Amino acid sequence: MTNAIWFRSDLRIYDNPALIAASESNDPVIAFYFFTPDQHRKHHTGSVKLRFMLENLVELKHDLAKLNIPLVALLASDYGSSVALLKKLCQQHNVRQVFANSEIELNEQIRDHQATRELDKIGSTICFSQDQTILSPQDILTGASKPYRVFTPFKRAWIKTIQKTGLQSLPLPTARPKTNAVSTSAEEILSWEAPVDANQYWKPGSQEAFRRLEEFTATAIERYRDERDHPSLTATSQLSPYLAVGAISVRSCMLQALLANNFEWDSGSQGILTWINELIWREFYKHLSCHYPELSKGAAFNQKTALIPWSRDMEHFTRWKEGLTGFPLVDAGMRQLNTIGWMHNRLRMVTAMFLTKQLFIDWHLGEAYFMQKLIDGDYAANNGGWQWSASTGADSAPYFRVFNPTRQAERFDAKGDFIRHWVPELSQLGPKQIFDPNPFERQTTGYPATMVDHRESVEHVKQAFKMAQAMEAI
DNA sequence: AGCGGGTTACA
DNA sequence: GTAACCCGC
Repeated sequence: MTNAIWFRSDLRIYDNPALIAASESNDPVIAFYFFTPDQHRKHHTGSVKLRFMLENLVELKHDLAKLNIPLVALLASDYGSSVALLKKLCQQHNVRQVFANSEIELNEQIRDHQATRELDKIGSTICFSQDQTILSPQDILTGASKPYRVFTPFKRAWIKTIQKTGLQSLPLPTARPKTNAVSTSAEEILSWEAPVDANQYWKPGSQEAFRRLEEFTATAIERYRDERDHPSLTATSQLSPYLAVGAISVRSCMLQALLANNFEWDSGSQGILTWINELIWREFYKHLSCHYPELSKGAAFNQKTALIPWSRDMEHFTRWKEGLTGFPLVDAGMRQLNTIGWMHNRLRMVTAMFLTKQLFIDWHLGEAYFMQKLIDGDYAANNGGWQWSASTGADSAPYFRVFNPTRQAERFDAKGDFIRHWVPELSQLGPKQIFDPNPFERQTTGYPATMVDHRESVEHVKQAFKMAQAMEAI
């Protein structure tokens, strides 16, 4: 008898619940993977992340080989055909039990139900483990057994629960008995998606992820609270791409941070506690997408905001995408995203709020564009972040809280270093001019005029939200 | 994880 | 003048 592990967004052998479950008996194990680019593109995932997934898959293949687990990877179009291929492979390799880590998103859940039904027809079973979050969405509910909709009480409950259950990572499985199955070649895997320029900035693999985690928790994490909002510093972990493809587990990250803080949840290093807080935000958003599947279909979390008449000005949208808004920090952030497939979190908030509150463009457009460009594109975190900025979300920014991009630059890029790097046409401007060049400086550097007036935009957005609230009351 | 306008309390 | 605080949006 042979067991199979079906890899999806958990491309690692370390701390992998499904892999451990598949390795409990002494049976050999085969790994399956189905690359479904058409499906991912429907979810707006772009080339940078798709290529990164494949590069990580190749790393995984090498790691699996050390455990005598061959990786059979196939190209499929969508989830439906991946289920058909799974069934076929199970018959071909005489697999009775498939193990996989469950995923929270709606189409992924539907796929997994289909897989369960289809495998049942051939007498095979599929067994799911919990992996995407440290605690299951069912474990963190209010006294009335409802999901938390506000972060702070969620966090309180989350920490109380983890203190009860404890936190452990899983061991590596021992090497499996050998099988005859043949691994798919790295060349074939990499032929499914060509690299784009942004991929050169991100080395794939679990080893690289752990290296980054160890380096971060040994040094920068102590300064994380004070420096994380300054995009010119390397003050964040930059682990999100690895979490998004599952090259590292969030459990490993949390454990490493806790270890550095002597297993304290509420005292010790402020830097570490702030980073842990961000990991719990990640749990919060993933739990919400699980509890509210309509979010996956584009619903606003706050129903009242569904009536807001967002702008569809495509010319404005294009200027935002290309980093030509005339607001230096906004443009710097967008150009960073377009170039390296990643944007500093402070700038994700600044650029998202600029699109939604100053250009008044539908947050769904920004959400899709981020997914298209981000190497760390994660549905729950991205949707949560966009709805936070647009003030349509759970525990989001109040609608009247609108970042002033010029002030944000003065506060978080005080020397203008980040702007100078990403908006090189402004690099020669002085320390004051860099934040808001005058018309002459804009003309001579070829930098565009500001496309909107901050104060007017803020007035407009406030009126629109008030109107939507009034409509709701009727 | 706001902004901007106002008031107060000082130099 | 201006820093510190307060408040409504």
